[in-house]
Amino acid sequence: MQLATWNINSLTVRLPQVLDWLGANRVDVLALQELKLSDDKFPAQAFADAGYQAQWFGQKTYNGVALLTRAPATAVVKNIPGFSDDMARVISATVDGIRVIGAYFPNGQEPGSDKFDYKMNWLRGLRDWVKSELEQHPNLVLMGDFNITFDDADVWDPVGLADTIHCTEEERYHLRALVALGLVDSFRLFPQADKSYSWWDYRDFGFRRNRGLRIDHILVSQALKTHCLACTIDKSPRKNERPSDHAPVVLTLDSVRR
DNA sequence: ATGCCTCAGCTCCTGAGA
Repeated sequence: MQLATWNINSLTVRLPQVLDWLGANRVDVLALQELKLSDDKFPAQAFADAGYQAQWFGQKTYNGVALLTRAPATAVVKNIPGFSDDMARVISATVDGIRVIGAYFPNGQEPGSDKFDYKMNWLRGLRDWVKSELEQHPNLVLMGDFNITFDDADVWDPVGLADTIHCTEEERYHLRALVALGLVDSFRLFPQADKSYSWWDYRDFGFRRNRGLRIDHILVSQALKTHCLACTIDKSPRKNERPSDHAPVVLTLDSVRR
């Protein structure tokens, strides 16, 4: 079984690339972030033709998330229950006996800004909810664009970017607190190349120079940890003419007993 | 240097992303 997450920075622009990628990578679940379209514009039929059912939570211009699945997705929940939010950032469902949460974490802009405060509040709301979700669903995956690096190994220039957005101690504290609920960063369960990143700035040839950050993550519950076989970042979509600034992250699991 | 790309939108500039 394979699960993947990909911030595609506009589904309108990237739909052909997503369909190509799904054709080559028949993952069981793909979580998408930054659809940047309203619900009525979601291309459900195109995914159905490709063999994928879709659950989506769109928003005009910004945000928007979806779960594409080969098997039916049940008990679909949008955003964080108990946390009031006017942005479409989270969609969760049960697929093949696994509770899957796909999330687009707030960017936060600048430490100290209103948007940074919103990010911190959102992280607290997420953690309170994920704690109760874990109690109900031992088999749980939380994946998406976290907009937070774990540590300096996730940062191309840890000195120059120290204490800047995605790299602040306050953000990393929240990420560790999330993990402390009983989750594990599946990427680091396996040997990885140095300077492995999931996002590169469009500007200044960021990808060509590998000036990137690892901010897209797949966290798995303790019950799933022993089922993990591999976790990789797939840079192949970067070969497209107009790639997303994020690359998909893919987790391979062996069969999970329900 | 409050920018370098990219995308959306009441579109020919601005806000946001990260």
